[in-house]
Amino acid sequence: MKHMTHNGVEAAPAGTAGTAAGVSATERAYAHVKGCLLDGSYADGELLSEGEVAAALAMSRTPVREAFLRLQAEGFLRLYPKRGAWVVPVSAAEAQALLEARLVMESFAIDKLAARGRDALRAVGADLAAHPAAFHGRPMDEGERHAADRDFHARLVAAGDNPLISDQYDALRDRQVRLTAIARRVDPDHAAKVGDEHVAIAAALREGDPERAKRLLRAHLRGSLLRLGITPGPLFAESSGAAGPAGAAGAAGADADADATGRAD
Amino acid sequence: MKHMTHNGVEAAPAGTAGTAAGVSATERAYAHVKGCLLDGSYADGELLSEGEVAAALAMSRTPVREAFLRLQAEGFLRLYPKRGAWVVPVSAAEAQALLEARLVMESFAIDKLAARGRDALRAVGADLAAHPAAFHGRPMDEGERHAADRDFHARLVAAGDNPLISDQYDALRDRQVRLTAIARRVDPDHAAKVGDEHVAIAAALREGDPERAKRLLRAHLRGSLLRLGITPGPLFAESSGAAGPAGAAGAAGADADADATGRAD
DNA sequence: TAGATACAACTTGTATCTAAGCTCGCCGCG
DNA sequence: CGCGGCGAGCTTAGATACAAGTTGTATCTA
Repeated sequence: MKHMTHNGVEAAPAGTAGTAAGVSATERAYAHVKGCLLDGSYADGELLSEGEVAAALAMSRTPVREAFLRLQAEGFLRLYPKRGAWVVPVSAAEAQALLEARLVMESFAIDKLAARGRDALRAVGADLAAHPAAFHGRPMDEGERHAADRDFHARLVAAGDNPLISDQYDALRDRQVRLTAIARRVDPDHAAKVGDEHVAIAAALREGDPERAKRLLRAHLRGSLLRLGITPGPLFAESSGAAGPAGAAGAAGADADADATGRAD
Repeated sequence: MKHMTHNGVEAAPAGTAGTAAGVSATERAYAHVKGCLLDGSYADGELLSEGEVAAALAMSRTPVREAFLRLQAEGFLRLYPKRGAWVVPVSAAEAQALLEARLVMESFAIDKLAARGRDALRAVGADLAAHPAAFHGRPMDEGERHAADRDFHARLVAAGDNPLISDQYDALRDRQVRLTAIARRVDPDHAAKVGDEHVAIAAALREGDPERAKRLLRAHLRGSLLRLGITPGPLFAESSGAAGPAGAAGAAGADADADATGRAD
């Protein structure tokens, strides 16, 4: 099967020119394969071979092998000895797990922020309120919007000030790209909705209300799942849920405003 | 510098015997280097070279290279181009981040369990109550006790039924081994204390009280930090904290029983 | 025709080789 | 005495060669 190359380098003579652009061959191989993985050029369950990819990129098998290894560590591939690299399929179950993990990590950031004091909360809230992903005046194209969305959430997680969690969060976001690339159902006013939700989350933080922020965040991620056509699990329940107020039983009725997200500005 | 080999294979002729025990050379290299990393044979900041390790294990540099790559992905090494593999130092800040991440993931498991219903909670509680790590009648040796402790927590996380989080949790535990191997301050009745805390957590789950379980878990991990001589951050605060009841202000005084851990059986 | 067997094609695993980058110490110069 | 050039010796990056394992298929037998 033939695939488009993913970084423009496209089969340079490579005899003596070798590492054309100064960027390492391993990096090029990684970027190419990951690109194909993310945009769906490599289908679920496909069996890749080092030699095939190496030939397509006009390099030896060594850098491709290293790229495969890295992608296996990231959960995109599974390497079967003497057989090939298997493209791990994405499933509804994985989407659920993915969004759950995101919910946990982003909620952590809010919690830690709250534990650091109201001022920290408000500062981050103000910062996020000014973020492009929380501003929907000017229309953005697909890629731009996606990057902004991703950055918004990355900043939120970064506010948790835990490099381990931030790193793991980044890895999760990469995997999610694969999901959304496959499900590709474009909701026309999806962008506006997401923007509103971002605004609401930032507002809750700025007002020093972490519990509301977490509730809104949960609703936001629930939306992502629904957009993928997947039924949200118990952790995404509208009322209480896990990261919610108290026990399972307890404060009810406080969830009604999860949808009545007061526009912030 | 000479290091002990970590898997008994120790410099087989390897000329024609090649893959001695059927296990791949890459696997052997990985196990050896990780072993040295975990038990402190490789010191913080040390600069390893592929060739050195390859020679010590009587294999070519290729498998060692792959092992290094994998260990970099796991956060143990950092590879500097044309210079060597740098042993990432462990720090108090990392310990804090590590335990924070553990708290988040284990709390997630409890939350999800709770969201699945009281029966699920009680079942896992009963399971954990019967776990070796929650039983302190028979004394265990160091290694045995450590394995039991690790398994106890792994089971708790597994109950969250999220493979992504479970995987990331495992990686964190590996890194923690490195920390504890270095700080090595053996508290004589530490084992008994940890056992009691495990019992208390299991009991809380069995009684269907996720909030108490989370509170006890937080105290448990706070203990780990203190044992490492590190001041617990805001998330490990005795009262409320983040994963706690409601907002920052709210139910107070409910934390007194965090120490009055009623013995389970 | 159904099943077992032998073979061919393809794959990865590992060793080895070449080229190039980085560091550091030596040496000459100001 | 301080400082910049320069080369030796280290390191990895990547290519290639070869050995060994796996699978699909053709063929042979009952």
